[in-house]
Amino acid sequence: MLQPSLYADVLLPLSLPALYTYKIPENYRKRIKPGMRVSVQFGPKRIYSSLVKEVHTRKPVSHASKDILSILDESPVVLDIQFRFWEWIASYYLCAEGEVMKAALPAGFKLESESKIYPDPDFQNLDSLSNDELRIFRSIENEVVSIREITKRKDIKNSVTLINQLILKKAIIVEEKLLERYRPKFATYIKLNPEVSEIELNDILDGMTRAPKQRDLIMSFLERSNAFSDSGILEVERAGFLKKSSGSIAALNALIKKGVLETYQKEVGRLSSPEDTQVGDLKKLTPSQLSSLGMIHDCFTPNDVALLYGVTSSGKTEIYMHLIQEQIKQGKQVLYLLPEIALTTQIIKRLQHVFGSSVGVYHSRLNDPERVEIWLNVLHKKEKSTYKIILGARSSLFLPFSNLGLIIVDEEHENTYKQHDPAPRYHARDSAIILARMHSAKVLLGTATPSFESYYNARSGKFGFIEIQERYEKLQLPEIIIANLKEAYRKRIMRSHFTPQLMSAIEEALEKNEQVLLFQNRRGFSPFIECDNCKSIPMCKHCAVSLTYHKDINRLVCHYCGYGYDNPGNCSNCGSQMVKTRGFGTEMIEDEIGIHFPDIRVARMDLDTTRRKRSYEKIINDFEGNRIQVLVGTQMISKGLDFKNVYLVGILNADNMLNFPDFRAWERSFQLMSQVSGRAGRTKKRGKVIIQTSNPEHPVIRDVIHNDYDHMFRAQLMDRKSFSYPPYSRLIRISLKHYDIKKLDQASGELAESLRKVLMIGILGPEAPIISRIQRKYIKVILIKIEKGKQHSKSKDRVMKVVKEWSKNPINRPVQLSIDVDPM
DNA sequence: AGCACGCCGACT
DNA sequence: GTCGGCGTGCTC
Repeated sequence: MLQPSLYADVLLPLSLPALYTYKIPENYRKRIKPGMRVSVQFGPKRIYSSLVKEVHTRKPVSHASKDILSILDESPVVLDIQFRFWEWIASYYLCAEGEVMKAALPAGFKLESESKIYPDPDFQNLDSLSNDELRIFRSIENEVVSIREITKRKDIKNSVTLINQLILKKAIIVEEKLLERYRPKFATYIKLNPEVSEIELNDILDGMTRAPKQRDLIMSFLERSNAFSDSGILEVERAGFLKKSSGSIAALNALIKKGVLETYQKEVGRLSSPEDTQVGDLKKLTPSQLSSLGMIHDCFTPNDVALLYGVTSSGKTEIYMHLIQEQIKQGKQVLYLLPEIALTTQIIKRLQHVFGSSVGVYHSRLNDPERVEIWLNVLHKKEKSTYKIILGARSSLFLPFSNLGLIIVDEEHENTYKQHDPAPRYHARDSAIILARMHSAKVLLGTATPSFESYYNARSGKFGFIEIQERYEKLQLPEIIIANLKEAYRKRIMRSHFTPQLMSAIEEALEKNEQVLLFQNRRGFSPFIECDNCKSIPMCKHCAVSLTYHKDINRLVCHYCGYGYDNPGNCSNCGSQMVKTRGFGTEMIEDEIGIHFPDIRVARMDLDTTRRKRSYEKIINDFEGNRIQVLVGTQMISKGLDFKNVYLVGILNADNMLNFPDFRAWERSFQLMSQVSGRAGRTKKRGKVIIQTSNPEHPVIRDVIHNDYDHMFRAQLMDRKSFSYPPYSRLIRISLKHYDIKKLDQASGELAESLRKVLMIGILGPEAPIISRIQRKYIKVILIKIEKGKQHSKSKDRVMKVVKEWSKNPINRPVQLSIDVDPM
């Protein structure tokens, strides 16, 4: 019986609103399944690897359908539950599902037009080919070529059609297993020659008086491998062994030549497995931790989400680990989310110490094969040990979990959980709650300084709420001292950017051999330079910002587009030599510490010093190992780091964060100052924090001193209510960009006007943002406030309708538009 | 997003 | 007359 043709609705990794339907060739009909990647031709030239969402028999009526070129997977790599999660993200954050797909799949899965073609060795009938077809056939006869390479060739027109013809005529083969680009990794191992007995070995060792290096090597090998013992033989990997035993490759090769040792190859994961496979026990919880754990359990009965609000050093991580343990015992998966920057070896080691190799780590610094490996591991595609716990940054939400029991969102207040650019502009905390609901899993939000939204939800009963006020081992919260900058400047007692209080506290700490953290939320040497003669300030050519002076490279740099030039040393406007630095950044503080304390070692941690792959870890290690006494940093130093010998933290200038023109500025300042303060005195002695400010009476400063989050919250909440900001409303920010300010004004004005017509109220703008021009494009922002209680999704539908209508107007077409739901 | 088609100006 | 500028619309 003739079976009906099969079709596949396919998701393309593009910003397109719909799915596309392709025909499934007969020979694929048995293999193809939703969740597999297939390569398809889309448009006249491009080939994409897309995802099958649905297989069906409904022949498209409005379009002819092209054939699927090839199937790229043996079995699905994306699960149904993930598709549903992607759909939610796309609809909530107003973006295309294809954009979510792009963000979700590891790059190793997203090959575009990279399918390789080569001649079919069985093909004989050259006469059946047209001239053009023959030309392509000839050009790939001696080498495997990607389809993209051929389509780029100018001398062949319609190459994709020709390639399709060649495929149909069975002249060429498309390389289907793109996965082969992912190669398993092998390592060399060493073992004893099985023909050498223990007695013989002893003889050999005795006879080795003239080869002490070889003798030592065997001895340490025997120790490492547990050979001749009853407790089971351990495998010994060559490179690691030689490094640890400080043996030479020459000695080893000599032993191999003598027939004592042998080498063999073994497939290994690319992902570093924990160094000590020795799995430790969970620490016993303190009574206060134990009662919190109990309270979390109690919360999880009525609520799916709980907020754990615990002061810094209250031992939240220990509680997490107990919760993780419980989930694992039930055979569930756990996702442990951290802000990118906090994914240090510190926390990884702690988890691996208890859970060993069942912990997987997923973050942006992994390369493509590593990500694919983790993805497949979570999918249970590897027979080897599978991860039960994923520790990762926001993108690990997209891993193919099938059985999540718990998601922990640590440092829940962090704004790095929100993806800024490109779409999908999702918030990992909020998305985690949706993902957990799909898995019927629970969510634990942990923080010492909750986000407004979460605290509000917890206080209003939407989330469970657990508070720990006691620090681990009864540590006291640090003493917070305010140093009045205004007064110190007036009295002329400042020493460069240090008040006498901060300076003497640093001196004191260094005398006691303690370490110091200094926080300044600005990188570079000075945020701008100014000519004393004509008052001109060098600005970026492409952006509406001043150029930041970087002394170490002696350049003026734009922090928004990277434009810059070497410091000319004089004013480019009037030629005067009287050019002064204005304001200060981390680099200047580092410099000044070096001048005041020439004998100590100072380091800096900011975007500039941590750009390279392992530099972040190096700085942390050097600081932990006391090879650095003073560490100057941006907010990078505020996140989840645990330094034992730090009792003094200095905040160089609290004012610039407090005065930032944003409705979240106070909330964020409180969080930052509390977080930075939490780095002081994490063991034994009480820590000290010195905050330099010109505004000692500022309400946020007072709340920081008393560590009174609730007070800050209540005061701010009134403001939020009267101006209808979150949590009393939801925001959608539409930004528009264009090179021509006039066109931008026109287009943005028109959009705002149509939005007002439809939504009536809650439209702000268009307004120029603080930085009104970036990379030569002017920017205008329209803010939409949707009041709580109103149908959020309906309002969003209306907004989208207006935006679509607006985009139809040819005048608006060149204006770039991006939509950010719940912007930060 | 990226490609082709199409309509206008500056050139062999 | 043609080459190529980029605005417009479509891709199963």
